[in-house]
Amino acid sequence: MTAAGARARVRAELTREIVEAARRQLATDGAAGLSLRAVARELGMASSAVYRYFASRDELLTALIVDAYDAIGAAAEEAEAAVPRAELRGRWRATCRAVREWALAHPHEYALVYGSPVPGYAAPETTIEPAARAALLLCRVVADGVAAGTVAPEPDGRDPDDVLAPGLAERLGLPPALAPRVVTAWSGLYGAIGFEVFGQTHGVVADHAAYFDAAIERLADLARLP
Amino acid sequence: MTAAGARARVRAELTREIVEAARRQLATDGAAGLSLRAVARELGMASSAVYRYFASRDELLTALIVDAYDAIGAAAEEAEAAVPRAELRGRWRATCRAVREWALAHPHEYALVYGSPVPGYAAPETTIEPAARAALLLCRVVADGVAAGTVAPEPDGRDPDDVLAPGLAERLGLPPALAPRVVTAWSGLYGAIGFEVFGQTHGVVADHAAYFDAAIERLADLARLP
DNA sequence: TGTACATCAGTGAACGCGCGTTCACTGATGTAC
DNA sequence: TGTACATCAGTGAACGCGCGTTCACTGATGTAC
Repeated sequence: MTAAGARARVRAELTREIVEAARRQLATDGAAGLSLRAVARELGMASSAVYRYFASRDELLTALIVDAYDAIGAAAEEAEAAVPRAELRGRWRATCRAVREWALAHPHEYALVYGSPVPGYAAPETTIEPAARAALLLCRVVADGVAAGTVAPEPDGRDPDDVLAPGLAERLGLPPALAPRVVTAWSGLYGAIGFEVFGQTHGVVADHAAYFDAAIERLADLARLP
Repeated sequence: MTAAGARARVRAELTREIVEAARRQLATDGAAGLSLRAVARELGMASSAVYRYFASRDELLTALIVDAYDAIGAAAEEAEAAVPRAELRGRWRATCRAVREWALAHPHEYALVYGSPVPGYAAPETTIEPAARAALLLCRVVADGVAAGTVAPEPDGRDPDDVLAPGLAERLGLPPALAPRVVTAWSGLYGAIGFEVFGQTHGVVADHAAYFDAAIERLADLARLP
């Protein structure tokens, strides 16, 4: 058992080393340039040896995607948890800023999960749950406001209540007419970060951090945060 | 002169054919899969012959990018022009919907210009002006509202007026405190479309068209359109 | 505890493929006198 | 109008490269009696 345990541990470690070498390669060459052979080269092993750990290039890609989603989620959760529960805007800000900072520090990994899909690659279901972590935080901030009575849908009924997946709003603790606003705010956050990371704001925005701070306040307005 | 003109015409035509074959390839394989050799194959010519028309793969990519930006801009301009000038929201809606529809019809081309940057490729300055066409439309809608007196910055001064490139707001006819809002709305539009085109709303949004219509109303609110 | 066997990790060669780019070349098309 | 020359488009072979994946193999590490 100890022997088998040791073997398993070594195996887990090498698996991690492979993923990390792949991540480094991703950081310099982007997702399209990720190659099993280059990973093997960096680790000083035969390219065929990698197949003992990952059945294909796509499986390695999946591991990277799951890791990236998890890293974004963890960064956001940590930042958000540091803010007192009652400060809704503060929690919102902390979450948004953490995602932006992670994206700026890991642009290629961010592109891997939120940029154009890798052609010929279909993300398996394993990626769905980690992908939702950061978005769930924003939902929870708004839901806490709803529970506390400081956040409510618009009274004049301009917002549709039937455009999202059935039952989703309820599961998130959000009034159905409010949930689409949170989705729009979330995709707006993604848009603001994507614009900056992918270089679309070149020549438009001068002070990116200050601009971003203003943008997420407007998105918080949009989600009807007080 | 007639002879030289004919030669030039033939040349222009083949150039166009090359770009169109490349666009077709882009549509099926994505930007990373675009290859000069495959383009030449589709056109039944030697791969080396393409070099008479484009000095490198990157030059061909640039042509595709400029074309895509121009197509988005043209689609948006046409839709926007059909709405009476005084209907600001209508013009805003028409612009946003035209961009979304173009993106859904040409997902890979949309990804080429608004998705992750192609690794190793740096877009030349030629792409800047066509890239701005659709965004300029939104700015003009808001600027027209400002000129007509129906749109104004928030009076309480929550919006920064010094985060964009100096002089940009003035050039767009926008009050400096209003311009960042328009940028945020524009990047929000890009986020909403990107989420849909790149498949991030899978399992979240059920009725994409209706959701999008609601989202762009919220973004119009954000830009302070009446 | 010792030995026979099974499992596993890693090797290195090979398959078959596609890529971007260069180069010397052949004809055809245009130009100048 | 006719001819000598220059320009141009397109060819096909080649260079050198990297890729994902397979396969028979060698040792080393574990397991069962």
